[in-house]
Amino acid sequence: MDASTAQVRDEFIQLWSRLGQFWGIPTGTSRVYAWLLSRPDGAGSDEIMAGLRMSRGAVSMACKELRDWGLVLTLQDPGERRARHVVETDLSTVVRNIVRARKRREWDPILDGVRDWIPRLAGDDSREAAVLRERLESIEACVGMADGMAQRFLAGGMLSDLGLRTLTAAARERARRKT
Amino acid sequence: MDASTAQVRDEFIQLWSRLGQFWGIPTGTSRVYAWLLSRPDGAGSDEIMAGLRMSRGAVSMACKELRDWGLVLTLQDPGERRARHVVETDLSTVVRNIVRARKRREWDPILDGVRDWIPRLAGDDSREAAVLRERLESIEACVGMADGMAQRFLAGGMLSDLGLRTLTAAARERARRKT
DNA sequence: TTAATAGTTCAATATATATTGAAACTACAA
DNA sequence: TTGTAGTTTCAATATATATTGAACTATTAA
Repeated sequence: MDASTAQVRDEFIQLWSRLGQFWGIPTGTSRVYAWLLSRPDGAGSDEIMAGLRMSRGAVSMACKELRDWGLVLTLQDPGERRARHVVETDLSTVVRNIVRARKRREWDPILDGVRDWIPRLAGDDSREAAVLRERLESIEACVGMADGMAQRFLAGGMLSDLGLRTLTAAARERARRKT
Repeated sequence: MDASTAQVRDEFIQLWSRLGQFWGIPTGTSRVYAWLLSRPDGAGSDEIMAGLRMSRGAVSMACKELRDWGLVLTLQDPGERRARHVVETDLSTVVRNIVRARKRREWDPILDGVRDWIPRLAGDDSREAAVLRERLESIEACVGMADGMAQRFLAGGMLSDLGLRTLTAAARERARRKT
């Protein structure tokens, strides 16, 4: 890896960790993920520690989090003591895992909530209650729609339907033209 | 508004502010939003302060944030000193605003980044550089696809195409059956 | 003009979150 | 069994983020 490649990798790690904050991911976790993306065969904990100047504990926590999200696999090679952390490279698996996790954490509680609350407002015929009920119904409709799309996506292979291969090829082509 | 309606409202506010954290929204901001959803004609700052026990400054900040996201309108009634904060009720506008804001903040920087970086990796023919390039290309493909969908959504009226009205009606029907 | 009311901003502070490092744990080898 | 290398956990600490409240601005009424 030459100097300019290392430079690109560092910029990538910085952007990724900045955006990770938007997505609710701890900085250390997204840094480790971005760094691992630049490693063809993954890396052991010691290499990550050295590469990112993080403590052993922080690396361990970050890798655990990434395993939970299905973004990283921690492999034990036969006859080898130290574990190897590798990124999951199947992009459709990655996207699927993220959608599943976010759905569970962020949408399902809303649907559970509104479906419980709406009937409980029925006894109250004040204007305020009517408006609140109407708005909760809108939320249910909207989130329910997103939820339906997510379920269909998780069940079938929406990504491949949409032609991920073609898109990757197009990106490669664009890059070739630029150089 | 009777007691059980108030109870529902409080549970809703609590859930909404908890989820707001996932979405990167300050607790106070999502509390104000949830509270305003229960007010048919909006409310002045003083009412919000009293209803949620927040300081004047905090309410002002929260409303400003909500205005930036296009979720709340702050109206000045003629001949009235105090402003009225009302929620934007057109759901398709709300969703559109959120998609637009997140796209700008979360995806556009990635696309800008990878489209700058991929060509810069071309000079390095090491295996590491090749793998990093390949992975950045995957990211571009994936984010690019999402971006295309978002653009089409922002341009046209995807929500109405998908039959939001029908869904709202269905939700109302489900509620009726439950009671 | 002044007093009063509402709204905004921002530095100080309170609160919550992430990171560390030491200790506990695990698996293996001598 | 004991020693060793590697990993995980968690309480303590460091860091970042949200909230407040006092000072400031704008607007209206007296």
